[in-house]
Amino acid sequence: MDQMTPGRIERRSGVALWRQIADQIRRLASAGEFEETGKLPPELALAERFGVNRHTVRSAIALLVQEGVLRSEQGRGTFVQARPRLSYPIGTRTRFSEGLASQTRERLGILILSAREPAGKSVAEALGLLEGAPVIRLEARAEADGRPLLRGTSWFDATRFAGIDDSYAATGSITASLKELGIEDYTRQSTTVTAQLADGEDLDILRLSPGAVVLVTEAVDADMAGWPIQFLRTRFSADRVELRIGKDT
Amino acid sequence: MDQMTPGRIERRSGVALWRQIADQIRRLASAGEFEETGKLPPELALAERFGVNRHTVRSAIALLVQEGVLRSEQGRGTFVQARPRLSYPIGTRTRFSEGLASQTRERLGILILSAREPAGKSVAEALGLLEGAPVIRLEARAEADGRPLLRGTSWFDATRFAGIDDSYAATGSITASLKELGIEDYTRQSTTVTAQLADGEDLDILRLSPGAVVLVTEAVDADMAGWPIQFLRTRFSADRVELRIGKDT
DNA sequence: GATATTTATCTAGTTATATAGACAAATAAA
DNA sequence: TTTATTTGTCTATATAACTAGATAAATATC
Repeated sequence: MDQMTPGRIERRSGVALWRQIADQIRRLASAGEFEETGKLPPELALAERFGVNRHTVRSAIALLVQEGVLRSEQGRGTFVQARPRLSYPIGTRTRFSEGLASQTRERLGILILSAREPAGKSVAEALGLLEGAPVIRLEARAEADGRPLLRGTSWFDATRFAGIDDSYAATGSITASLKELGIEDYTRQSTTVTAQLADGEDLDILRLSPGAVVLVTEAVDADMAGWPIQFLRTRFSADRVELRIGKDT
Repeated sequence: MDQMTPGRIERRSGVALWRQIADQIRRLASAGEFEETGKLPPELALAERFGVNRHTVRSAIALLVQEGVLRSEQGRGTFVQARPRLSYPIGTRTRFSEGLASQTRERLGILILSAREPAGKSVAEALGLLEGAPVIRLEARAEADGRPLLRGTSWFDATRFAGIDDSYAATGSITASLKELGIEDYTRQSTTVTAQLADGEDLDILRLSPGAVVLVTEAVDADMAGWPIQFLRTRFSADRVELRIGKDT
């Protein structure tokens, strides 16, 4: 793992020391730092390494135990619960559900909400509609291994794709719903990736704690004639996924 | 901007309220929330909206003023300093320096460090070398508009590309240095994107404050024969950039 | 000029974070 | 069994973060 960043901690930064330490341990664990033994150094050693009191380290560990990242056993030590990052392909042939199926037992397309609304500025631009034109918005959540992985919002031209909300509710698949509406195939036009701190809704829906990071993608899918079909905004729990841009994914 | 997330704040989360509020205001501002007037609501209104004391809002604003995101004027209000996100293209023809040149006056390739070292596991795998084979590591920083934008670390086969460190120090360009070594053209093989909280080195080099988010890309470039040339890991200040994956960038 | 609005600066009191030390309880090692 | 190691729990104290209220200083509005 090249060189491990030494545990440096900033005081009076607005982020509690126990949280900074929790974030570091989470990162170190997912980078394989404790792979050999499978367990963390003892609390006193960690406290010394981070330059804080043992109780502060304990607060950090308590959070990670609650998150399921660690498991503490009195007298034995604190162990890492192995959970590798899922790799999520992004490319011209990406489907909402294809990417991860092979990596985990997942349940996709849990529909949270569907609504018909006037297109906002960014949505209208992406779909090639006039601002205010009717669009259908679908909000869905995907889980992997029983924990929320991402939440996705997609917008469709309500005129062209009337009924896609009902269809999606029934099938749980965008591809299947589009097929019912006569779209045999479609392709990704462009994708934009940003990263932010999780907002309030993210914390709720993805069951994260404040300070967590989300990867945000915005993408446009088009039919084979090049017409935009759907505008898709997906928010991934950054701890759990990586996005892979390959030559032919 | 669709529906604005209401300002929800988590108490005793390990993240100080003023920092949570600062993060939200930063996000709202970059999403164009205050575009009409160009200024924030008065401190008392914000305090009510977030359900905190006015002093807490003031702490948040103080940070953002220091970051250059806001500007306060006594008696007038607090104004948003417009700084749109830079768009960074990722694709098979991406160059380290091509992407942003048109968007800003930037100074690229500030070499921080060059070293010759044995290849670690991930580097060896990416470059198709044996673990422990000699590689050259270059660490560089890029700035835009006088502020650090990203830091990049690249690894090269030290046998094939001996002297690239000196060449890069002189030219400040990977492409130019490779040309000197007989590589006329190269192409991106794959890219992986993740996001994390900034670590200690990020805070230093990118001049961020704790709780900031970084976008991390790992990529492999190959020559026209398909042989890997360089393994590149780049850490972007997530507040300042978006990554764009297009059809032909 | 008078008034309302808004940011700047104080003081004081409360709650959350962090430190320090001691000892109990479970496990591992000698 | 004895000893060392490691996590769990308790008390006490200091520091940072937050709340509450008052007043000053600058700007905008009438």
